[in-house]
Amino acid sequence: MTDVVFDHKDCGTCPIKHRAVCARCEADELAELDNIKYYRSYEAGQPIVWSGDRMDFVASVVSGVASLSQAMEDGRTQMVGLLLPSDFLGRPGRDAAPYDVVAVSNLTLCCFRRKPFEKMMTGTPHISQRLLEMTLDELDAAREWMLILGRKTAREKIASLLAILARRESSLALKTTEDGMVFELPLTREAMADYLGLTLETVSRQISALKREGIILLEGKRRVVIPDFDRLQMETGDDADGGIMV
Amino acid sequence: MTDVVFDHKDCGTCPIKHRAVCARCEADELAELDNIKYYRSYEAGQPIVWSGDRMDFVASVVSGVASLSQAMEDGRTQMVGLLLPSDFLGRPGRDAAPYDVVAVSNLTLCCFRRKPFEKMMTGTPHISQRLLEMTLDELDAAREWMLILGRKTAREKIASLLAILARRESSLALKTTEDGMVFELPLTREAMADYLGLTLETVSRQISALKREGIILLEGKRRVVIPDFDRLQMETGDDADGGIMV
DNA sequence: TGGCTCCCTTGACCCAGATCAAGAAACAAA
DNA sequence: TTTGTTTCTTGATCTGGGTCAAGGGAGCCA
Repeated sequence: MTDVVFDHKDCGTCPIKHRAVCARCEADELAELDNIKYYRSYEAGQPIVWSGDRMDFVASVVSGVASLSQAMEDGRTQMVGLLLPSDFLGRPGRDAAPYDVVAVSNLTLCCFRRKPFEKMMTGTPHISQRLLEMTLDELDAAREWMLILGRKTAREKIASLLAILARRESSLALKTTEDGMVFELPLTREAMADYLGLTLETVSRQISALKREGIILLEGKRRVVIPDFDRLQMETGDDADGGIMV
Repeated sequence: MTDVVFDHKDCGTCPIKHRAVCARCEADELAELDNIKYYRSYEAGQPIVWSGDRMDFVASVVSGVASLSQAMEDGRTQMVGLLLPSDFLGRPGRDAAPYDVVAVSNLTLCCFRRKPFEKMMTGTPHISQRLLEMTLDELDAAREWMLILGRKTAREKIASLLAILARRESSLALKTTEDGMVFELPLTREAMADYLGLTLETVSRQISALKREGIILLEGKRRVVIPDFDRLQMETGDDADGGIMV
């Protein structure tokens, strides 16, 4: 397991300090947060909370990927949130989790005890301002996702997901060589299907098709190379610069 | 046109004062808001802003219904937000609208000039706290909607939409007589199709089927009677008490 | 080194919902 | 009253993606 273990429990060297809920906090505010925080790691596939469970913390994703999903009794499942590093998990003021939360890959959370976090929020506009901003961004992402779910074809859905992942990775450590973008797919075919409202067979077929046509290359099952991002973008059905304008 | 014209420009008698962004404001804060607000009305079908337009205001829906939608170049359209009275329109800190906004029914907005509203937000936690809360609620609603779009059958989609509308109306002036719930459908078949990721023909067929089976009754095309809400709820595919737990 | 267990791929077939097409009903304007 | 116009309904047909089924490959551990 090639795992980057996050072992500096210190905000100063935290990899997500510029994008997380605490991004706007001053030194004294960080010190206060420090008193109520603890780190917790999960292995790929591990459940974090089940829908309906009591949740006594909120958290920032430090590294790895987590998913929020809703399940129907008959087993149909829809992913409704994909949390990448710096994303926020949980809702201040709510006792029970409304979704199943699962570690998709190996995952480290920076958890804050909920009650003190809530108390702190009322007195620390830097936190609630940042949280509002992040929540509005998530709402925009959810709305882009709704277009994907409601109106796009299977091929467009796959292309859109790959473009979203490539774009988000590219804001971190993405190799954008002359050979194109390269990134590691953090999701299984099944998780992609749950994200896109498809079956895993359809996901597999569409990925094969994109590969056959040279729009993507696969190194193994998970490493994706995108030789020409614009070409991929065209397959998403979105207009040129694609997606949401901010 | 049986229209309730909103003509009291006074917060004291405002019908949405308990649920809107301004719900937590004190008298002096309301007075300050009053300086930057104005009312504006639209007729059913009128566009409010197009995606990409500059938007110099944010607003609360006072009465009527508005929709946010995303369109693809080839004409496919997905509704991504349905704004009912007390809902908030616009995003502080953003210049251009990312969606098309349309008045679905006759509509009255309480608009705030954006720049002064933003300025005021930084100094008025009552506003930003309430906005955060509303945004988190909207995010939950968006996620419930994602399950509908991604995994439900056409029949379940229609039943879910009717249940959502009935539930939201019931928190306002809904007749819940012994004959069941009665409410006015604020959406055309086409708008329902855009909401649910279906075609209008499928919407029409499924509504006819629910009517044929006595799960709903129609008085005209738009007035819906739900004789047994639990029966409708069963058709949504959700578990008993249906939907999101808070 | 063989047999697990995941995860992924591919084929054959089928069906829910899309598409195409024709009208009916409601309402407004003339 | 007629004539549009918009909205809705229903029928006939087609098809994208689901379902069912079989097998392949990679990693693990006994």
